[in-house]
This record gives sequence, structure tokens and C-alpha cells, in this order.
Amino acid sequence: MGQGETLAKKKGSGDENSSGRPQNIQELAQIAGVSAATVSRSLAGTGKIAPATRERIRKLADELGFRPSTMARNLRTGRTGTIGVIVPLGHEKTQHISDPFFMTLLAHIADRLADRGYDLLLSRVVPHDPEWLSRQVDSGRVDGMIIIGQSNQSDVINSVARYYRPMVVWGAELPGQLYCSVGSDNRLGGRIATEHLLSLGCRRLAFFGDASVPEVEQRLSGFRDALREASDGAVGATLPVHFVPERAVEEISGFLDLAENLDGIFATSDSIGMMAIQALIERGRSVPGEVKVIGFDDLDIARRVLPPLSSIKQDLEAGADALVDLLFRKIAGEAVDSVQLEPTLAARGSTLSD
Amino acid sequence: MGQGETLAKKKGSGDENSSGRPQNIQELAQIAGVSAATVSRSLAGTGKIAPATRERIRKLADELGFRPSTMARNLRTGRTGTIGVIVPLGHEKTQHISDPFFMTLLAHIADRLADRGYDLLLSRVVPHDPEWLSRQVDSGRVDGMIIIGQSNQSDVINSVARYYRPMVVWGAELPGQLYCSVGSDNRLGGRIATEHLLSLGCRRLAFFGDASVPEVEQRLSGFRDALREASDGAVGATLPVHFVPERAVEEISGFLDLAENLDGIFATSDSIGMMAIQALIERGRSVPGEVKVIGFDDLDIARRVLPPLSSIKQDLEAGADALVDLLFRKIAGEAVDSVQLEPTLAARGSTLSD
DNA sequence: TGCGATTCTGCAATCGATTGCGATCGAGCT
DNA sequence: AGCTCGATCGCAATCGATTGCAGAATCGCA
Repeated sequence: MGQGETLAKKKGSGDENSSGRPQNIQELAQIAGVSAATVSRSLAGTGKIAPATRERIRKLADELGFRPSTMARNLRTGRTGTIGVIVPLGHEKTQHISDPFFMTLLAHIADRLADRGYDLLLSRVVPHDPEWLSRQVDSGRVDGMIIIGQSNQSDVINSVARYYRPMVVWGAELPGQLYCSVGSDNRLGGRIATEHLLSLGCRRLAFFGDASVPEVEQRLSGFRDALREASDGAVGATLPVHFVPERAVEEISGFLDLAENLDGIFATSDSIGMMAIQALIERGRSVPGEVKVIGFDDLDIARRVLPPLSSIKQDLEAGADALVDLLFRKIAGEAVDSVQLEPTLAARGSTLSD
Repeated sequence: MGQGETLAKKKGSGDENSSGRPQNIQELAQIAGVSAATVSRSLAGTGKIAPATRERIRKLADELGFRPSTMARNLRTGRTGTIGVIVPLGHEKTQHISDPFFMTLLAHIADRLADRGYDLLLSRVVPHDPEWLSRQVDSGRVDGMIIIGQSNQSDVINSVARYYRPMVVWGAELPGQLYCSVGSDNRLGGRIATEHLLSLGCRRLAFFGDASVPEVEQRLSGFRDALREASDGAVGATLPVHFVPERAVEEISGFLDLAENLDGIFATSDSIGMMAIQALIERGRSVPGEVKVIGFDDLDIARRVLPPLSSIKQDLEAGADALVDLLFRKIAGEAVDSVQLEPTLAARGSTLSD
């Protein structure tokens, strides 16, 4: 008999079950006077079951508050009904998920998955070893995987993509990637932002962002493209601002003290843009009068600060939509392509004098 | 033989396994020339196993990229290594998880759980039926449950708390609750905010917030307490602003057009506070000159808008800490009490003239 | 009344890892 | 050499639900 009797629940005392709450399908079957198979089929609505029996079982289960173990079902069927979402924080060991960009995208993904009746298993990992992804993938707890941001882990993702299909990635589209990704056309976004500043008369620009992150690197390319094409004496500097707020503030302040006749800033995130504005105003330089500032992402907060922050809009809701849609099509076995979203300009008070 | 052969993975072709990647502990055992039991014990490090054997198995598993099925383990051991986090959105059917408050708290919780090696299963539910909670709890997929905000679902939570122990709730401490909760002293927070406005000379106040949410109701009590005690002719109105941004903006605008000589606003969240400021400025009323505004929560964004928003700080990091700590102590069988965090005043530019 | 055609149900194998208990084997001791 | 003892390892039951196949019950029609 039971060797595993030291394990598991045993919510009830010893006898049967104090509360009368059946712990498994077997007990419910016994109470109903049928076999476990019949209970299973009744509850799941599969197979041929007499309608009367099915209703009886269902009502009984309902009254007794019985719910079959999801895990046992998962083990048997091989499907879990949950999608893993993972945020590799490779480039900033101390960055938290609390970053507003992650949070926003994550929330939209959660909403989309909820629409489809799937749950979301969230893992925040700092990839100190190359196993971080395969560990999750092979754990067998998820039907698919969404990765938010390649960070500097494109290699690892590629190696897993070689054998694991149901996986999509938010981020830059990199040459030679084996996985399918969803992200903005960062280079175009960078160009639009820069051209916006140039068209407003800015000639001494700065790019704020850490180019070791693929997305940022692409935005920087756009920045450089636009500057090159302007060819009217406009110049641009680059300041590798980190994503961690504390360090960023420091870096920005130091830079602004030196760069005295700057007249335009392209920040690679709204957070950085807002920090830049604050630092400028603390130094008595007006925005957008003396310096114009544009951010990237166009999160909700961009609209709600004063002056409202101009930004390059990434439609994260559409992005989440695309990620989830692609993932489910992959799960269904379809072959799908990466998606690039078109970034758009949202010009506001931080660049427009009004 | 296999009746379930239509199910499950079968990553390999038909024969054995093309890639040589063992799919289960059995195959690995065969390759290693030992029994499944030995493999299990080697990998888990349990039981008495010859050190040589254990190392050999481990190395082999590593080389072959084998990882045991988490689900099978879970089924057998009855533990899952994941904590469920659930956000009941009872009072605002259309509100999304994307609310910055939820996301901030969620992120901190995720970080704390990650520290302990636990994963986080996120469910966003709109409680249209009273089963929303028990469905999650009884699914057997989690070792514990964190609920963010009772909303108007205190009854449901109570009824589940009667039989399910490992569960903690973020939110107001309500009389007669059977579960253990973590939250700010909202009444005190409301009082502090109001006294702050009063001390700055405000006499015609308004409270912005939907008092049908328990937390908000308590803040409103604090607001009223302070007003009553002031007893110097200060008056206060209440505007039930919803949490959904679109509706809130509309409601606030309409109110401000009528309430012309308002001089102080206590908003029950930072988002609402920011919307109030924006609406005021659009109407040419200066902040903090003519009207002073204070929010609640003190999220990151409060500090980063202009003028910086004064707020009542809820230490969400400490809150997440407490939630997770309490939960694990409950799981361990300890009896624990609810925790109330002390809210503090963060006075900034939206109330201080500087 | 009789026999095949349907419907329902039940049996038992199965998913993959864990673990109590017993079997095995070699070492150490008399 | 024979025997005891302990360290390892394997057998097989188990967690709980699912499902192919077969047996039982019911029905229809001649």
C-alpha cells in the first residue's frame, strides 16, 4: 500500500475526510457511485456520457467544491495552459522589473493571455549562467515562452530556438536570429526623433542611451543617419546613460554641466528623457526654449508630465497583441515571420514652443 | 502498450530519439545503465548514493541536456515552487493590470519571490462569479497565494480563507476578516495628507476618489477626521473619481469647472493627482499657487513630474517584503498577524511654494 | 422473442518522477 | 573460510487525471 503516505496533502484527519471534500477524482467517483473515468469525462465534457449522469456528477462536484488537480491533468495531457514570460537582465545586473517599460508591456501581455484563458508564469532572471533559458523551457511547466528583450543574450536564445519552437521575443530584429521577434523599427524611430529635432532648428544634439543594448544601438544608428544627411553643420554627441535611475541621474547631470550650448536631446527612453528635463530645469535651462527634449517609448507618463514629453511612440498594446498572436500560431505549428512595428512621432510640449 | 501514444511530446522521431536527448528519467537511466531511482536520487541529491555514481549521472545529464519534468515532480511531491498572484478587478471591470500601482507592487513581489527561488503565476481576473478565487486555489498549481487588493470581494476571500491557509492579501484591514493582510494605515494617511493641506492654509478642499474601494474609503475617513478637528471653517467636498483614466479626466474636468475657489485637492492616487494638476493648469489655475495638490502612493512618477507631486508614501517595497515574508511563514505553518505600514508625507512642489 | 446496433461505463495503462523497503555486494572481523 | 554489517542500488507503488478498448446495458426492428 501507500509508501508515499508521508507526502502530499491529507487535508482531512485520518478516517475519510472531515469536511467531506473529495481530494481526488477517485473519491468523487466513489461518492457518486461511478468510476473515475466517468467523472473525468463528465467534468471535462469529453467522450460519450449520458446527459443525466453528466449533470448529476457536475452538480455533485459543484456542491462538494471539488476541482480536479490541474497538475495531474497537465502531466497526462502534456499541456499546461500557461505561458512563461521571462525578462533577462543581462546588461544591468541591478535593474528591476519595476522599470515602467517592462511593466507596461508585461501588463498588456497579461491581459492578452487572460483573454485566451492562459496564465502567465513570470520569471525574472539575471543570466549569470547560460542555462537560464533552457532551464525554464525544459521544466515542462509552460506551453510557450515570451522573452522580453534579448539584452545581450541573443546567442543563448538562438541556441534554444534551435530545438524549442514555441518562443517569441520582444526586441530588436538582429541579423541571423533563429527566433521570431516583435519590435519597433528602432532605426527608423531614431531617425524620426532626430529629424524632428533638426526640423525645429536644433544643431547641437546629444543622444542619451547605452548602445550596448541592441535596441538602443539601432536607435543610435538612426540618429547618426539623420545627422549625416542633414549635412548642415549639425553635430551630435553620445552619452551612454544606464537604465538604473540612480546612476542615470548622476551621468546626465555631469554631462549637462559640461555641454553648455546643447540645444536638443534625444533620450532612448521616456524615463531618461524626464530625468534630462528635470536636470535641465534645475540648471535654469528652459525646455523647450533653450533645449528641446524627445524621449522614446511614449509611455503613459510621457503625456502626464509638465512639459509633456515628446516621444517616439511604440505601440506596446499592438506589440503585446502581436507577441501573443505569433506565439499561439507557433504553438499551432504555423511558420511565422518576425513583426516590425512602425514607430510614430508624438510631438508635445518638450519640443514644441506652442 | 501505449494508449496514450497520441499524446505528449515525442520530440524525437520514432525509433529512439534522434537528437539523443533523453525525454525522461527512464531513458537517462537506461543510457547510464542504472535505475530511474538512482538517477532521481543523484540529480536531487537525496538518499544515499555513491559519490562517484552521482557525479557520473550528473555529468551525463548535463551533457545530454536533460532536465527532469517539473510537473511530474510536483505531482508526486505535492509542492510546486510557485506562488500565485491574483488581481481581482471587481470595482472597475475595465481597469487593467497596467495600472502603475499594481505593476509596481507586482514587480517588487516578483523580485522578492525570485530571491527565494519561487516563480510567480499571475492571474488577472474579473470576478464575475464567486468561484474566481477557489478555482485558482484548488487548481493545485501553487504553494500559496497573494491577492492584490480586496476590491469588493472580501466575502469571497473570507470564505476561501476558511479552508485555505497559505494566502495573504494586500489592502485595507477590514473588521472581521479571516485572512491576514498587509497594507498602509489608510486612515492615518488620509489624515496626514489633509493636515498638510490645512497647515499650508488651504480651507476649501476636495477629495478625489471612489469610496466604494475599501482603501479609499479609509482615506476619506482620515480626510473627514482632519477636517472636523480643524474646526476653523475649512470645508471639504468629495468627488468619486474612477480609476480608469478616460473617465477620470472627464470627471475631474467637469468638477473643476464648477468648483471655482477650490484651494486644495487630496487625490487618492498619484495618477489622479497628476490628472488634477494637468486639468488645473489647462484652466489657467496655478499649482501650487492657487491650488495645492497632494496624491497618494508616492510612486516613482510622482517625483518625476513637474511640479513634483506631493504624496503620501506607501512603501511598496516594504509591503512586498512583508507580503512574501508572511506568506512563507504561513506556509511553514506559523500563525501570523496582519501588518500595517506607516504612511509618510512626501512634500514636494505641488504643495510647497519653494 | 431474438439478435445486431448503439450508447454508456468501466478497466487498466499511462504521463514522469519520487521514495520506502528489500536485495545485493563487498569489506572487515573472528 | 564463514559470517555479519553497512553502503548502494533497484523494485514497485504512488501522486491524480486521462483515454483506448472492451464489456454491459438498452433499444430497435423483424
